[in-house]
Amino acid sequence: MKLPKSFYTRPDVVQVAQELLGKYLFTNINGILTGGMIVETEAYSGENDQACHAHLNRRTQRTEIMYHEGGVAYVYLVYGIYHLFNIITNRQDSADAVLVRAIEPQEGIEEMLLRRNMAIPKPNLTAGPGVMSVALGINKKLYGADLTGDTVWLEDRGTPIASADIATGPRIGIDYAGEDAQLPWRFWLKGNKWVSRKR
DNA sequence: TGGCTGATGCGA
DNA sequence: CGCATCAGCCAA
Repeated sequence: MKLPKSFYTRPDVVQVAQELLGKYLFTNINGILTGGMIVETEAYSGENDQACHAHLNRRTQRTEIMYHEGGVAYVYLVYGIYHLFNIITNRQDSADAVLVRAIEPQEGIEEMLLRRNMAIPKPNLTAGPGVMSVALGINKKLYGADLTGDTVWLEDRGTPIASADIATGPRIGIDYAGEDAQLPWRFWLKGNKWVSRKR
């Protein structure tokens, strides 16, 4: 079942980030279906989060979509190379987002291997936000895409995730965020080999 | 096995 | 100028 808009418009981005574990992320790029189960996420909490692009209500052409009502995609380029895929949550004018960092491949594995220039599936096929986007064909064309649409969307396939299966830790690559760098807002499935880092 | 570094676009 | 990254290199 495709996740409805009401899943994304809820106010607690940390809770949504945890609940996204075990959900499925799919893209249909030029008729080619790829996707898999989300195994790693990070929560970014709007204007009050020093790690968030919308910290202090920063509003630019890039961050504008973060202020949209939940249920759309925020895609941006980092290090001049990788497109990172984020899910916008909460109500309009709140700039909360969840970064999806890794999936366990499920659909279209052959196509993902082609896009990644790999011969056989290994965990680094989709472990890490940059390479995951390569595998799924995600780029800035998906900036602002409706997550209840037919190009990029999420599904609940009934995979049960107990809170005991979820590990937490500080978010990766945000040392500049002061005390917020220590917030335990990275979530991953314990023991899952498709997660980007053990700790 | 682990640390360093180059590649590279763009927001501030 | 430095970044919500990754892979390839080299030393051990």
